[in-house]
Amino acid sequence: MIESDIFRALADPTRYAIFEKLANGSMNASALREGLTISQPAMSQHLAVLRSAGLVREERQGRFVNYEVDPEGLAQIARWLAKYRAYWPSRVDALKAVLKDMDQ
Amino acid sequence: MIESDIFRALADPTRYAIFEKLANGSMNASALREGLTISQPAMSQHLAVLRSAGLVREERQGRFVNYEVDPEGLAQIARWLAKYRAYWPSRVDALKAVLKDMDQ
DNA sequence: ATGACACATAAGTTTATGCTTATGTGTTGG
DNA sequence: CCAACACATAAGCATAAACTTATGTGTCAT
Repeated sequence: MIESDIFRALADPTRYAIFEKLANGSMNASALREGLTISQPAMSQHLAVLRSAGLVREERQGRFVNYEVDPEGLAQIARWLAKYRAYWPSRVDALKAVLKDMDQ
Repeated sequence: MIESDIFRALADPTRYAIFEKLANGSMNASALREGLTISQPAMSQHLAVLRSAGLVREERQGRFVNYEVDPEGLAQIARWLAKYRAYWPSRVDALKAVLKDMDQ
């Protein structure tokens, strides 16, 4: 697993959209297809990429597979981002507020 | 500019490595090539992608062009990440520490 | 001014990636 | 059991993206 893989997973607009959908609530693969013009195998392949990047995780429920956001993927990005805190200028006020919120 | 473009810029391992180099200090394009097996045009093209994603910025210095990390790109990622704070579980202790540090 | 240099852009080729159709695997209801 | 369903995997194709060589642009030193 190369470090840039997590970014590669989010680089495709369709996968990005899938992730955003899941961020609004867990869903099975079929439900995720609604609204997107995408075949069933394509969805399955996208989910596999997101899963192997640690961005989503699955939970089989009968013959359905429920997908949800995996916090570990987001944590990885947060850790990556934290490495560059030297570059966050105080003038980026919006960012400061965001970071404060992040720490809760 | 699609939202996933900033991730696409970091998805390529070579570009990722270039960004990491710049994070350790600004450098011109020639200096960036050292250590990487990459042609001069390839470097130029990678830098163009990183620049248009808002991750790096350039400053011409004579016949050299100095590149440095653009905080705005990182801020964009931070803002994106903040949208999903609902998914950061308190049990991710390492992350919590990191986030605390981020807020300084 | 002009040759050398640092970098950008153009054009074409190769490789990676996202798609499709076809088929396989596991689960459920009748 | 077995037919229908939900999803995964395989194989092949089409497009995109990263590379190459060749050339263009701007700057400096002499």
